[in-house]
Amino acid sequence: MKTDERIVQAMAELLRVQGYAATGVKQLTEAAGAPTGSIYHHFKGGKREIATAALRSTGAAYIQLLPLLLDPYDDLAEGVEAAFAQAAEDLENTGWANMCPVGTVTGEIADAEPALREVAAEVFASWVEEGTRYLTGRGLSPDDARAATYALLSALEGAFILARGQRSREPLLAAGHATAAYVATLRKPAPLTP
Amino acid sequence: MKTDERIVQAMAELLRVQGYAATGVKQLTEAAGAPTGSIYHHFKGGKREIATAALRSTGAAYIQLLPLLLDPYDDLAEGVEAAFAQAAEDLENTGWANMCPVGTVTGEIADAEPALREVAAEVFASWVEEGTRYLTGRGLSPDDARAATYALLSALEGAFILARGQRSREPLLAAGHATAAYVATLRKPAPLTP
DNA sequence: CCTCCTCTAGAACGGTCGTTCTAGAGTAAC
DNA sequence: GTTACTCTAGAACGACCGTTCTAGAGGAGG
Repeated sequence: MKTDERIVQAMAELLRVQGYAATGVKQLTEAAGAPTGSIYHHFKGGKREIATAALRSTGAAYIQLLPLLLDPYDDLAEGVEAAFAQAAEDLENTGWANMCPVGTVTGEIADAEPALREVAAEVFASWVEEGTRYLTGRGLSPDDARAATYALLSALEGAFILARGQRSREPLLAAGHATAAYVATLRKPAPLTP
Repeated sequence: MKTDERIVQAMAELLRVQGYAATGVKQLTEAAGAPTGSIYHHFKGGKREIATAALRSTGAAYIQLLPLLLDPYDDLAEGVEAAFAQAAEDLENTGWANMCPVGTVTGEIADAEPALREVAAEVFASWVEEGTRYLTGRGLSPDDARAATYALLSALEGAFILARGQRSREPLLAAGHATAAYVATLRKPAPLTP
Protein backbone atom coordinates (compact mmCIF):
# COMPACT_ATOMS: atom_id res chain seq x y z
CA MET A 1 0.00 0.00 0.00
CA LYS A 2 1.26 3.46 -0.86
CA THR A 3 2.36 5.81 1.85
CA ASP A 4 -0.32 8.42 1.25
CA GLU A 5 -2.99 5.74 1.44
CA ARG A 6 -1.53 4.42 4.66
CA ILE A 7 -1.66 7.91 6.12
CA VAL A 8 -5.29 8.43 5.18
CA GLN A 9 -6.31 5.04 6.50
CA ALA A 10 -4.48 5.56 9.78
CA MET A 11 -6.18 8.93 10.16
CA ALA A 12 -9.59 7.41 9.49
CA GLU A 13 -8.95 4.81 12.16
CA LEU A 14 -7.82 7.41 14.68
CA LEU A 15 -10.75 9.71 13.94
CA ARG A 16 -13.11 6.83 14.48
CA VAL A 17 -11.66 6.01 17.87
CA GLN A 18 -10.79 9.39 19.35
CA GLY A 19 -11.96 12.20 17.13
CA TYR A 20 -10.13 15.05 15.46
CA ALA A 21 -8.87 17.28 18.24
CA ALA A 22 -7.45 14.40 20.26
CA THR A 23 -5.55 12.97 17.29
CA GLY A 24 -2.03 14.39 17.13
CA VAL A 25 0.28 14.42 14.17
CA LYS A 26 2.89 12.58 16.21
CA GLN A 27 0.40 9.82 16.87
CA LEU A 28 -0.42 9.73 13.20
CA THR A 29 3.25 9.27 12.28
CA GLU A 30 3.38 6.21 14.50
CA ALA A 31 0.11 4.73 13.31
CA ALA A 32 0.96 5.25 9.64
CA GLY A 33 4.62 4.31 9.95
CA ALA A 34 5.64 7.50 8.19
CA PRO A 35 7.67 10.36 9.67
CA THR A 36 6.58 13.96 9.80
CA GLY A 37 8.46 14.83 6.62
CA SER A 38 6.62 12.23 4.59
CA ILE A 39 3.28 13.31 5.92
CA TYR A 40 3.78 16.93 4.98
CA HIS A 41 5.30 15.95 1.68
CA HIS A 42 2.15 14.09 0.67
CA PHE A 43 -0.31 16.44 2.32
CA LYS A 44 0.79 20.05 2.21
CA GLY A 45 -2.43 21.01 3.96
CA GLY A 46 -1.37 19.08 7.06
CA LYS A 47 -3.68 17.50 9.56
CA ARG A 48 -6.81 19.14 8.23
CA GLU A 49 -6.27 17.94 4.67
CA ILE A 50 -5.61 14.40 5.82
CA ALA A 51 -8.77 14.42 7.89
CA THR A 52 -10.88 15.55 4.96
CA ALA A 53 -9.39 12.80 2.81
CA ALA A 54 -10.11 10.28 5.56
CA LEU A 55 -13.73 11.40 5.89
CA ARG A 56 -14.31 11.17 2.15
CA SER A 57 -12.68 7.77 1.97
CA THR A 58 -14.75 6.51 4.89
CA GLY A 59 -17.89 7.89 3.32
CA ALA A 60 -17.31 5.99 0.12
CA ALA A 61 -16.49 2.78 1.96
CA TYR A 62 -19.36 2.76 4.44
CA ILE A 63 -22.16 3.30 1.97
CA GLN A 64 -21.19 0.10 0.22
CA LEU A 65 -22.25 -1.78 3.33
CA LEU A 66 -25.88 -0.80 2.84
CA PRO A 67 -26.83 -3.26 0.08
CA LEU A 68 -24.38 -5.79 1.48
CA LEU A 69 -26.27 -5.86 4.77
CA LEU A 70 -29.83 -5.51 3.52
CA ASP A 71 -29.91 -7.46 0.26
CA PRO A 72 -29.95 -10.87 1.99
CA TYR A 73 -33.27 -10.07 3.66
CA ASP A 74 -36.49 -10.23 1.70
CA ASP A 75 -38.17 -8.41 4.55
CA LEU A 76 -36.63 -4.96 4.78
CA ALA A 77 -37.55 -4.43 8.42
CA GLU A 78 -35.91 -7.69 9.36
CA GLY A 79 -32.76 -6.62 7.55
CA VAL A 80 -32.63 -3.29 9.34
CA GLU A 81 -32.88 -4.93 12.73
CA ALA A 82 -30.16 -7.42 11.79
CA ALA A 83 -27.87 -4.63 10.60
CA PHE A 84 -28.12 -2.82 13.94
CA ALA A 85 -27.45 -6.08 15.75
CA GLN A 86 -24.38 -6.58 13.59
CA ALA A 87 -23.18 -3.08 14.42
CA ALA A 88 -23.66 -3.80 18.11
CA GLU A 89 -21.53 -6.90 17.87
CA ASP A 90 -18.78 -5.10 15.96
CA LEU A 91 -18.74 -2.30 18.48
CA GLU A 92 -18.41 -4.67 21.42
CA ASN A 93 -15.78 -6.81 19.68
CA THR A 94 -13.53 -3.81 19.19
CA GLY A 95 -13.67 -2.91 22.86
CA TRP A 96 -16.31 -0.22 22.25
CA ALA A 97 -13.84 1.70 20.12
CA ASN A 98 -15.25 1.46 16.63
CA MET A 99 -17.55 4.20 15.62
CA CYS A 100 -18.35 6.21 12.58
CA PRO A 101 -15.59 8.80 12.11
CA VAL A 102 -17.95 11.12 10.28
CA GLY A 103 -20.37 11.22 13.17
CA THR A 104 -17.65 11.59 15.76
CA VAL A 105 -15.93 14.42 13.94
CA THR A 106 -19.13 16.26 13.08
CA GLY A 107 -20.23 16.50 16.69
CA GLU A 108 -16.84 17.72 17.70
CA ILE A 109 -15.82 20.32 15.14
CA ALA A 110 -19.01 21.62 13.61
CA ASP A 111 -18.11 25.18 14.55
CA ALA A 112 -14.36 25.22 14.98
CA GLU A 113 -13.48 23.68 11.62
CA PRO A 114 -15.84 24.84 8.89
CA ALA A 115 -13.93 23.05 6.13
CA LEU A 116 -14.26 19.70 7.90
CA ARG A 117 -17.89 20.32 8.69
CA GLU A 118 -18.56 20.89 5.02
CA VAL A 119 -16.88 17.63 4.06
CA ALA A 120 -18.95 15.80 6.66
CA ALA A 121 -22.08 17.39 5.24
CA GLU A 122 -21.10 16.18 1.78
CA VAL A 123 -20.60 12.66 3.05
CA PHE A 124 -23.95 12.67 4.83
CA ALA A 125 -25.60 13.97 1.67
CA SER A 126 -24.07 11.19 -0.41
CA TRP A 127 -25.28 8.62 2.09
CA VAL A 128 -28.79 10.03 2.00
CA GLU A 129 -28.78 10.01 -1.79
CA GLU A 130 -27.54 6.45 -1.99
CA GLY A 131 -29.85 5.25 0.78
CA THR A 132 -32.83 6.86 -0.87
CA ARG A 133 -32.00 5.18 -4.15
CA TYR A 134 -31.64 1.82 -2.46
CA LEU A 135 -34.84 2.01 -0.42
CA THR A 136 -36.79 3.22 -3.43
CA GLY A 137 -35.58 0.11 -5.17
CA ARG A 138 -36.94 -1.88 -2.26
CA GLY A 139 -40.42 -0.58 -2.87
CA LEU A 140 -40.67 2.60 -0.83
CA SER A 141 -41.90 5.85 -2.29
CA PRO A 142 -39.09 8.35 -2.90
CA ASP A 143 -40.29 10.59 -0.06
CA ASP A 144 -40.58 7.70 2.36
CA ALA A 145 -37.21 6.37 1.24
CA ARG A 146 -35.47 9.66 1.93
CA ALA A 147 -37.12 10.12 5.31
CA ALA A 148 -36.35 6.53 6.25
CA THR A 149 -32.71 6.97 5.30
CA TYR A 150 -32.42 10.02 7.51
CA ALA A 151 -34.17 8.20 10.33
CA LEU A 152 -31.94 5.16 9.95
CA LEU A 153 -28.72 7.17 9.90
CA SER A 154 -29.83 9.26 12.87
CA ALA A 155 -30.76 6.23 14.91
CA LEU A 156 -27.50 4.52 14.05
CA GLU A 157 -25.22 7.46 14.85
CA GLY A 158 -27.06 8.24 18.05
CA ALA A 159 -27.16 4.65 19.22
CA PHE A 160 -23.42 4.40 18.58
CA ILE A 161 -22.87 7.23 21.02
CA LEU A 162 -25.10 5.80 23.73
CA ALA A 163 -23.75 2.29 23.29
CA ARG A 164 -20.20 3.50 23.44
CA GLY A 165 -20.81 5.65 26.48
CA GLN A 166 -22.59 2.92 28.37
CA ARG A 167 -20.58 0.04 26.94
CA SER A 168 -23.78 -1.81 26.21
CA ARG A 169 -25.41 -3.23 23.12
CA GLU A 170 -28.83 -2.25 24.39
CA PRO A 171 -29.10 1.16 22.70
CA LEU A 172 -28.18 -0.27 19.32
CA LEU A 173 -30.62 -3.14 19.69
CA ALA A 174 -33.43 -0.86 20.83
CA ALA A 175 -32.76 1.63 18.05
CA GLY A 176 -32.63 -1.19 15.51
CA HIS A 177 -35.91 -2.59 16.72
CA ALA A 178 -37.56 0.82 16.60
CA THR A 179 -36.26 1.64 13.13
CA ALA A 180 -37.41 -1.75 11.89
CA ALA A 181 -40.89 -1.18 13.30
CA TYR A 182 -41.00 2.19 11.60
CA VAL A 183 -39.85 0.77 8.26
CA ALA A 184 -42.50 -1.94 8.55
CA THR A 185 -45.24 0.70 8.74
CA LEU A 186 -43.97 2.17 5.47
CA ARG A 187 -44.23 -1.07 3.57
CA LYS A 188 -47.85 -1.65 4.42
CA PRO A 189 -50.15 -1.16 1.44
CA ALA A 190 -51.55 2.33 1.18
CA PRO A 191 -54.96 2.75 2.82
CA LEU A 192 -57.84 2.13 0.48
CA THR A 193 -59.08 5.27 -1.18
CA PRO A 194 -62.63 6.01 -0.07
CA MET B 1 -24.98 33.63 40.56
CA LYS B 2 -21.99 32.18 42.40
CA THR B 3 -18.66 31.95 40.67
CA ASP B 4 -18.46 28.17 40.73
CA GLU B 5 -21.92 27.94 39.19
CA ARG B 6 -20.94 30.40 36.49
CA ILE B 7 -17.90 28.29 35.69
CA VAL B 8 -19.90 25.09 35.42
CA GLN B 9 -22.55 26.73 33.28
CA ALA B 10 -19.97 28.26 30.96
CA MET B 11 -18.29 24.89 30.61
CA ALA B 12 -21.60 23.22 29.78
CA GLU B 13 -22.24 25.81 27.10
CA LEU B 14 -18.77 25.37 25.60
CA LEU B 15 -18.99 21.58 25.69
CA ARG B 16 -22.29 21.77 23.89
CA VAL B 17 -20.89 23.91 21.12
CA GLN B 18 -17.37 22.61 20.60
CA GLY B 19 -16.71 19.56 22.73
CA TYR B 20 -14.14 18.83 25.39
CA ALA B 21 -10.78 18.77 23.63
CA ALA B 22 -11.40 22.00 21.76
CA THR B 23 -12.42 23.87 24.92
CA GLY B 24 -9.43 25.56 26.53
CA VAL B 25 -9.13 26.80 30.07
CA LYS B 26 -8.29 30.25 28.77
CA GLN B 27 -11.53 30.27 26.82
CA LEU B 28 -13.35 29.15 29.92
CA THR B 29 -11.93 32.04 31.94
CA GLU B 30 -13.34 34.49 29.41
CA ALA B 31 -16.73 32.79 29.13
CA ALA B 32 -17.14 32.51 32.90
CA GLY B 33 -15.62 35.90 33.71
CA ALA B 34 -13.29 34.31 36.24
CA PRO B 35 -9.49 34.23 36.04
CA THR B 36 -7.40 31.09 36.17
CA GLY B 37 -6.80 31.40 39.88
CA SER B 38 -10.50 31.42 40.69
CA ILE B 39 -11.13 28.44 38.48
CA TYR B 40 -8.48 26.34 40.16
CA HIS B 41 -9.53 27.59 43.56
CA HIS B 42 -13.05 26.27 43.07
CA PHE B 43 -12.11 23.17 41.11
CA LYS B 44 -8.84 21.63 42.21
CA GLY B 45 -9.34 18.90 39.63
CA GLY B 46 -9.08 21.43 36.83
CA LYS B 47 -10.70 21.13 33.45
CA ARG B 48 -11.74 17.51 33.87
CA GLU B 49 -13.55 18.12 37.15
CA ILE B 50 -15.42 21.09 35.72
CA ALA B 51 -16.48 19.04 32.73
CA THR B 52 -17.85 16.27 34.92
CA ALA B 53 -19.82 18.82 36.94
CA ALA B 54 -21.14 20.34 33.73
CA LEU B 55 -22.25 16.97 32.38
CA ARG B 56 -24.05 16.09 35.60
CA SER B 57 -25.71 19.47 35.74
CA THR B 58 -26.82 19.20 32.14
CA GLY B 59 -28.10 15.70 32.74
CA ALA B 60 -30.31 16.85 35.59
CA ALA B 61 -31.61 19.83 33.64
CA TYR B 62 -32.40 18.11 30.36
CA ILE B 63 -34.44 15.26 31.76
CA GLN B 64 -36.89 17.77 33.18
CA LEU B 65 -37.81 18.70 29.62
CA LEU B 66 -39.32 15.28 28.98
CA PRO B 67 -42.64 15.69 30.81
CA LEU B 68 -42.66 19.37 29.94
CA LEU B 69 -42.64 18.56 26.24
CA LEU B 70 -44.84 15.46 26.22
CA ASP B 71 -47.48 16.12 28.88
CA PRO B 72 -49.46 18.55 26.71
CA TYR B 73 -50.16 15.84 24.15
CA ASP B 74 -52.79 13.22 24.81
CA ASP B 75 -51.39 11.25 21.91
CA LEU B 76 -47.87 10.22 22.80
CA ALA B 77 -46.71 9.79 19.20
CA GLU B 78 -47.89 13.26 18.37
CA GLY B 79 -45.96 14.65 21.30
CA VAL B 80 -42.78 12.88 20.24
CA GLU B 81 -42.96 14.32 16.76
CA ALA B 82 -43.60 17.80 18.16
CA ALA B 83 -40.63 17.52 20.51
CA PHE B 84 -38.26 16.72 17.65
CA ALA B 85 -39.68 19.62 15.66
CA GLN B 86 -39.07 21.88 18.64
CA ALA B 87 -35.48 20.66 18.86
CA ALA B 88 -35.00 21.36 15.17
CA GLU B 89 -36.19 24.91 15.61
CA ASP B 90 -33.95 25.50 18.62
CA LEU B 91 -30.96 24.14 16.77
CA GLU B 92 -31.51 26.40 13.79
CA ASN B 93 -32.22 29.44 15.95
CA THR B 94 -28.88 29.12 17.68
CA GLY B 95 -26.99 29.01 14.39
CA TRP B 96 -26.70 25.22 14.47
CA ALA B 97 -24.59 25.46 17.62
CA ASN B 98 -26.80 23.99 20.31
CA MET B 99 -26.41 20.35 20.90
CA CYS B 100 -26.42 17.96 23.76
CA PRO B 101 -23.07 18.27 25.56
CA VAL B 102 -23.32 14.73 26.83
CA GLY B 103 -23.62 13.32 23.34
CA THR B 104 -20.89 15.52 21.94
CA VAL B 105 -18.44 14.69 24.68
CA THR B 106 -19.19 10.98 24.68
CA GLY B 107 -18.40 10.58 21.02
CA GLU B 108 -15.21 12.49 21.45
CA ILE B 109 -13.56 11.17 24.58
CA ALA B 110 -14.92 7.69 25.13
CA ASP B 111 -11.43 6.22 25.16
CA ALA B 112 -9.12 9.08 26.06
CA GLU B 113 -10.97 10.16 29.22
CA PRO B 114 -12.38 7.21 31.13
CA ALA B 115 -13.59 9.34 34.03
CA LEU B 116 -15.65 11.55 31.75
CA ARG B 117 -17.00 8.57 29.86
CA GLU B 118 -18.21 7.10 33.12
CA VAL B 119 -20.03 10.29 34.03
CA ALA B 120 -21.66 10.36 30.60
CA ALA B 121 -22.76 6.76 31.11
CA GLU B 122 -24.31 7.71 34.45
CA VAL B 123 -26.20 10.56 32.86
CA PHE B 124 -27.48 8.36 30.08
CA ALA B 125 -28.54 5.76 32.63
CA SER B 126 -30.45 8.35 34.62
CA TRP B 127 -32.20 9.52 31.47
CA VAL B 128 -33.16 5.98 30.58
CA GLU B 129 -34.49 5.37 34.07
CA GLU B 130 -36.52 8.56 34.09
CA GLY B 131 -37.76 8.06 30.53
CA THR B 132 -38.81 4.51 31.28
CA ARG B 133 -40.75 5.68 34.32
CA TYR B 134 -42.48 8.39 32.33
CA LEU B 135 -43.43 6.22 29.38
CA THR B 136 -44.68 3.48 31.68
CA GLY B 137 -46.91 6.10 33.18
CA ARG B 138 -48.17 6.87 29.71
CA GLY B 139 -49.39 3.30 29.27
CA LEU B 140 -46.43 1.41 27.84
CA SER B 141 -45.22 -1.86 29.30
CA PRO B 142 -41.96 -1.48 31.24
CA ASP B 143 -39.99 -3.33 28.57
CA ASP B 144 -41.47 -1.29 25.75
CA ALA B 145 -40.95 1.91 27.73
CA ARG B 146 -37.28 1.20 28.25
CA ALA B 147 -36.68 0.24 24.63
CA ALA B 148 -38.61 3.28 23.44
CA THR B 149 -36.54 5.55 25.66
CA TYR B 150 -33.32 4.18 24.21
CA ALA B 151 -34.71 4.51 20.71
CA LEU B 152 -35.83 8.06 21.32
CA LEU B 153 -32.53 9.16 22.82
CA SER B 154 -30.57 7.49 20.04
CA ALA B 155 -32.65 9.07 17.32
CA LEU B 156 -32.37 12.47 18.96
CA GLU B 157 -28.62 12.41 19.50
CA GLY B 158 -27.95 11.07 16.03
CA ALA B 159 -30.30 13.49 14.33
CA PHE B 160 -28.58 16.34 16.17
CA ILE B 161 -25.31 15.33 14.58
CA LEU B 162 -26.70 15.03 11.07
CA ALA B 163 -28.71 18.23 11.37
CA ARG B 164 -25.75 20.12 12.67
CA GLY B 165 -23.42 18.80 10.00
CA GLN B 166 -25.81 19.54 7.18
CA ARG B 167 -27.32 22.66 8.73
CA SER B 168 -30.76 21.33 7.99
CA ARG B 169 -33.83 20.51 10.03
CA GLU B 170 -34.61 17.55 7.84
CA PRO B 171 -32.78 14.87 9.87
CA LEU B 172 -34.52 15.91 13.08
CA LEU B 173 -37.91 16.00 11.41
CA ALA B 174 -37.42 12.61 9.77
CA ALA B 175 -36.13 11.06 12.99
CA GLY B 176 -39.05 12.55 14.90
CA HIS B 177 -41.55 11.19 12.42
CA ALA B 178 -39.96 7.75 12.51
CA THR B 179 -39.81 7.63 16.30
CA ALA B 180 -43.44 8.74 16.49
CA ALA B 181 -44.48 5.99 14.08
CA TYR B 182 -42.62 3.46 16.18
CA VAL B 183 -44.19 4.68 19.42
CA ALA B 184 -47.60 4.48 17.79
CA THR B 185 -47.11 0.77 17.11
CA LEU B 186 -46.44 0.23 20.82
CA ARG B 187 -49.70 1.74 21.93
CA LYS B 188 -51.81 -0.58 19.87
CA PRO B 189 -53.68 -3.09 22.00
CA ALA B 190 -51.83 -6.33 22.60
CA PRO B 191 -52.73 -9.11 20.17
CA LEU B 192 -55.53 -11.31 21.41
CA THR B 193 -54.32 -14.34 23.29
CA PRO B 194 -55.29 -17.52 21.38
C1' DC C 1 -6.38 48.62 64.53
C1' DC C 2 -4.79 43.66 63.43
C1' DT C 3 -5.55 38.83 62.03
C1' DC C 4 -7.36 35.30 59.40
C1' DC C 5 -9.35 33.37 55.57
C1' DT C 6 -11.59 33.18 51.07
C1' DC C 7 -11.33 34.34 46.65
C1' DT C 8 -9.37 37.02 42.71
C1' DA C 9 -5.74 38.12 39.56
C1' DG C 10 -2.57 36.90 36.14
C1' DA C 11 2.41 35.88 35.41
C1' DA C 12 5.32 31.86 34.94
C1' DC C 13 6.32 26.97 33.75
C1' DG C 14 7.04 22.70 31.54
C1' DG C 15 5.10 20.12 28.05
C1' DT C 16 2.89 19.25 23.73
C1' DC C 17 0.85 20.95 19.59
C1' DG C 18 1.00 21.53 14.29
C1' DT C 19 4.21 22.98 11.19
C1' DT C 20 8.66 24.09 8.91
C1' DC C 21 13.35 23.27 7.83
C1' DT C 22 17.61 20.96 6.68
C1' DA C 23 19.82 16.82 5.32
C1' DG C 24 20.20 12.65 3.06
C1' DA C 25 18.63 8.12 0.84
C1' DG C 26 16.93 6.09 -3.24
C1' DT C 27 16.26 5.84 -8.15
C1' DA C 28 15.98 6.73 -13.00
C1' DA C 29 17.91 9.02 -17.20
C1' DC C 30 21.71 10.12 -19.69
C1' DG D 1 29.72 9.43 -12.91
C1' DT D 2 26.54 13.13 -12.82
C1' DT D 3 22.28 15.30 -12.48
C1' DA D 4 17.62 15.81 -11.15
C1' DC D 5 13.90 14.60 -8.59
C1' DT D 6 10.93 12.27 -5.20
C1' DC D 7 10.36 10.85 -0.83
C1' DT D 8 12.13 9.79 3.93
C1' DA D 9 13.86 11.23 8.32
C1' DG D 10 13.60 13.73 12.39
C1' DA D 11 15.44 17.95 14.69
C1' DA D 12 13.96 22.62 15.51
C1' DC D 13 10.47 26.32 16.12
C1' DG D 14 7.05 29.26 17.90
C1' DA D 15 2.46 29.03 19.74
C1' DC D 16 -0.54 27.47 22.94
C1' DC D 17 -1.98 23.93 26.37
C1' DG D 18 -3.38 22.83 31.38
C1' DT D 19 -1.57 23.69 35.61
C1' DT D 20 0.99 25.89 39.45
C1' DC D 21 2.66 29.74 41.91
C1' DT D 22 2.98 34.28 44.01
C1' DA D 23 0.73 38.37 45.33
C1' DG D 24 -2.91 41.00 46.91
C1' DA D 25 -7.97 42.54 47.43
C1' DG D 26 -12.00 42.25 50.33
C1' DG D 27 -14.50 41.17 54.37
C1' DA D 28 -15.58 39.09 59.02
C1' DG D 29 -14.46 38.69 63.82
C1' DG D 30 -12.04 40.29 67.58
